[in-house]
Amino acid sequence: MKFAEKVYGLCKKIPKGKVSTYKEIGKALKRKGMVYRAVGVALKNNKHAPVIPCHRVVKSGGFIGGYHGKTSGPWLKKKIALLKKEGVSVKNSKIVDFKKKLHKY
DNA sequence: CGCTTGACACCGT
DNA sequence: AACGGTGCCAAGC
Repeated sequence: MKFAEKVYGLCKKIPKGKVSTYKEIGKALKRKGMVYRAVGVALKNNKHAPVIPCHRVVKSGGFIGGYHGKTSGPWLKKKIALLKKEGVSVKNSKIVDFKKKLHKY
């Protein structure tokens, strides 16, 4: 089980209508330092695209993030739409009421 | 085996 | 308040 695999597992554990941050995932992995770096690498390698709800993982503060900080991606719009459908409001590439929607492990 | 990169976060200017 | 620079972990070449 690689680090990335664990990350995928945690992503799946995020309940519908909730979101999480790279930081939280890092804490959940019991790693001390800035693991969110590696988390990003893991998610980008996400080959289980529809299976892993990586769109529920956002940056700190509730910003969606995305490709190299580019919050305007073709796939991103879909993810946002999906999030909205799940009950997570997104405005200007940012989660509305992020604090309430944040899922902690 | 060592160097470079990557979907980030935090502090300083 | 916004932008830029720095730090860290893991994986790939």
